[in-house]
Amino acid sequence: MTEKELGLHFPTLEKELLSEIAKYADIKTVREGETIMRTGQNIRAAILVAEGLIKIYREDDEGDEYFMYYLDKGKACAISLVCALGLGTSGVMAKAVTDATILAIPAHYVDEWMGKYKSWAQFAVTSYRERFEELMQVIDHIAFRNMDERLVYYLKRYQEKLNTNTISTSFTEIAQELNSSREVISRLMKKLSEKGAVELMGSHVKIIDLDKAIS
Amino acid sequence: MTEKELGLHFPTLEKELLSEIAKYADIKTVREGETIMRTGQNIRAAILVAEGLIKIYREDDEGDEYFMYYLDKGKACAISLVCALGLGTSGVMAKAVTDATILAIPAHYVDEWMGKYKSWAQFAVTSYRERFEELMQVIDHIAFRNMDERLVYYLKRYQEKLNTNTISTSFTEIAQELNSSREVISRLMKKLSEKGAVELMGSHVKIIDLDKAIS
DNA sequence: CTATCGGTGTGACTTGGGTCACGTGCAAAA
DNA sequence: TTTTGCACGTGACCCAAGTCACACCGATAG
Repeated sequence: MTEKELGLHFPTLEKELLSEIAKYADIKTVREGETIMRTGQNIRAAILVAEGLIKIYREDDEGDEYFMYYLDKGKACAISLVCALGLGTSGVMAKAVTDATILAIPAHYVDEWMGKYKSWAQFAVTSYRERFEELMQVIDHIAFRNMDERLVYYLKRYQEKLNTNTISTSFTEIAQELNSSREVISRLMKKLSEKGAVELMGSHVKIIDLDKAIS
Repeated sequence: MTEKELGLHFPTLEKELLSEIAKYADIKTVREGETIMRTGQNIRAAILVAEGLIKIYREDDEGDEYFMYYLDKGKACAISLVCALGLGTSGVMAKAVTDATILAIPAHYVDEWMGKYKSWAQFAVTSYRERFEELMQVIDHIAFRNMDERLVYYLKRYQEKLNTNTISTSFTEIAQELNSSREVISRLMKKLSEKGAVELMGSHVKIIDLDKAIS
């Protein structure tokens, strides 16, 4: 990947940094559905997303999972950034939602650039804040809201990040990501369609207007 | 506060940095129960805890709250660190659990030191990671566990951080922090005492052995 | 001494949502 | 065409937990 291309994805980073990234980053392409990082895995590189969409979710020992957030192009995995610096292990799973190309920055450079490039430090901190903020939103939803609102929140993020009104994820999978059950999602979707927020088209769901779901 | 004293609380920071902190940090003492930061407040300084214990919790518009974690001496509020760098607003509430002394580092220095002192950058990153990790634990508990386990987790952290086996917080307050209700906590506490994990002494609770709560 | 107030204990009831047991529809494989 | 396998729909049921109502207890104020 050229410095120019990188600049398009990461506009805040300075020229010299981009060329270092171009030189030292390990570029990987991953297929839709491929797992990029798993819980407990050792991290020795920071992950930046150049193209595509990655989802980050939490998985516990019994296989229950909970969706946390998406990373799209131009974003970095905050966890990998910080783990790369501190030599930790991942606490989350990362999976490609679409085909994607990612940059793996060896820990050494993650560290070196912190002092060397202002824009890198800024980028890291911003990544951190955004993810932190999002994580707190997630907590709000699990702690304070019922499944119906959580489902709407899920759909909203899906719509935004995948930039589509068509949900092609199966109810079974949505249920998993919200740590609920298929039947519950099915019932709630029906309610949403009755309110005119979505339209159920058998194999997939079409989002009409999620704001209609309020009440 | 002298450089020597600071060194005791923040052993990983280098000498020169400590003396800068001593010079530029705004030292505040806060009383037990005092609110240090509120949701939506603008942050223009990073908060380090030199002495005492601070609790960080999330509060939504309807006044519901959810406890996230404690910060004790030698720790920094990751949110303030990151907000100070990025000029953001707080997404959380911070309240003193005991009398405490805190250091407010003006945003300018937070930023400057990132490039200047390796130990500062390290300290910041470590703060992030620890808080992030803790936040994910919280998500695990709300998403995957029932109230009884969440209560035990709450008590465990209380015991550890306040370094005591005596819970002097009222059930009403515990209920609030777990976004539950007093009655529920009361019933669960009874169960815990039946299992021999705690002993109910009217006005307060004595922790015997929280591991007995398992099952 | 009594009133008041904050905190706790407890039974009765309600409800969100998880589980079970089926049934349907559709698409790819045989 | 038939079979096999998913994914979805739905009613019946159950349980954790939230809510309501009310009683009790100890401390402090008057």
